[in-house]
Amino acid sequence: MEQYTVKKLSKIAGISVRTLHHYDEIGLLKPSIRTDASYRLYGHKELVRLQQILFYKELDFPLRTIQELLNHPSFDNLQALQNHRKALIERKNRLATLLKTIDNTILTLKGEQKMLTNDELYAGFSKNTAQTIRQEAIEKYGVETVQTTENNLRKMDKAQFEALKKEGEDIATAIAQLMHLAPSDEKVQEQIHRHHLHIVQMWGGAVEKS
Amino acid sequence: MEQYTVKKLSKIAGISVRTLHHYDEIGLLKPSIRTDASYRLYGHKELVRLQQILFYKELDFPLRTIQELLNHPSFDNLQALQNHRKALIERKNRLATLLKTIDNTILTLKGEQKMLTNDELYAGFSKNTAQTIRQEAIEKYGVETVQTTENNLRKMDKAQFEALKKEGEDIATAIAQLMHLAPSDEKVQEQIHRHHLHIVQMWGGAVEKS
DNA sequence: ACTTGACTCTAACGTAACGTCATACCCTAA
DNA sequence: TTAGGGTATGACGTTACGTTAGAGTCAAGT
Repeated sequence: MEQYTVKKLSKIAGISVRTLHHYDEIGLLKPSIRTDASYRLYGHKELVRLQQILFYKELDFPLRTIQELLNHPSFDNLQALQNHRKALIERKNRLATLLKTIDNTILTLKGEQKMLTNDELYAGFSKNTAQTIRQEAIEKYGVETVQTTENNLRKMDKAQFEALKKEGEDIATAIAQLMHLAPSDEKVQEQIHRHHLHIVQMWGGAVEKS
Repeated sequence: MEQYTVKKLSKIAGISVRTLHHYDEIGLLKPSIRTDASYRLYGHKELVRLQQILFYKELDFPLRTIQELLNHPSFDNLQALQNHRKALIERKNRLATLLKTIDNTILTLKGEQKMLTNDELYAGFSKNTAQTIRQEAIEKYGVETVQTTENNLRKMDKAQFEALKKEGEDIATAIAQLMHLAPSDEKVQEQIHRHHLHIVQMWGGAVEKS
């Protein structure tokens, strides 16, 4: 029978000894044995329970809820998960709002002058997703990069811009179609190769122009 | 000269009286006057400062940081904003991971195999363009091929479908972002290569499943 | 057997930003 | 004057531990 001291278990689980003490205190995870010197010893069963605890913890469940979940397996944990999912989504939305606000503030602070409105710049995409795309681009590459790129795009003449935009749309459409083509078809590979070439060519051109 | 009692100010700002007490305690926002009976009275200046406090608070800045920002306007608040932005993005990414995990768990718990309607099948695309895409696919590859493909997609379990759909969305998004990245950046080539791989892998998996 | 060094124990304060009593004073209108 | 607010100062509660602090325990080397 395996026995784990607090330190061993803490290392296995990647948590602190204090955390184990805490879990013991609140009755979330008690050691299977206490030695004469009051040392905590955990067995395999406790290790498994700890894994479950950490799983729910990863999902940001409060410890009390975890306790209830583990003590009442009959309780509707599916429902609990779904409820929790809602909360997470709300947080996510809030975060998105915060990011927008902060980015706008940064932009304002920098006092950038726009030649084209962003609406025009993103005209190729449905209005509702344009901001999302831009926002995600900002998150990935940073505000400056996106701004720089936007300015570069603005410098191109209109014909080029239109061509570029159309290419983008075509590719998007083609990919969508790929999703339906799929199985048992070498056309797929063919399409992929074509898209690959298209993209390379397209951006090769853009690079030259910058 | 306007004077605001704690309650008045709290209503204006939409916070609690206790919060004002707290801000006073920690020296974040002190009343301009204390009456003989120790009543707190705030003036216009304090109201403005409170607005600023709440602004940064909305952005999830800790109060101490807000204090430093407001006490040292010379301090680089642009830098502070950008730093904070990073933190927010990390949180957001973490949330995204949590959501994926929880969704997978839910799907596992449900263990359900669902028949999907065409609407769901095309859920990744704006409703008005879904039919267009399908129609174009039919024109290019024929009715049978498209229907067969659709049926193959229907046979997949929901989790797989979701993953597949998300991949498609990611790719589309990435391409859109490429449009902004563009010039003088080898990230472009890198991305293209990644997308290429993604697509191949995605459809390789789908093929095996059919 | 003795000494170390590593490990463990309990107790208790600290953290962030207030919420929530509890107790008591202040103010104004009828 | 009295009632019905408004206000003030404590001070404990909250979440999930981190962080000393003081003291006992265990295994290994001498």
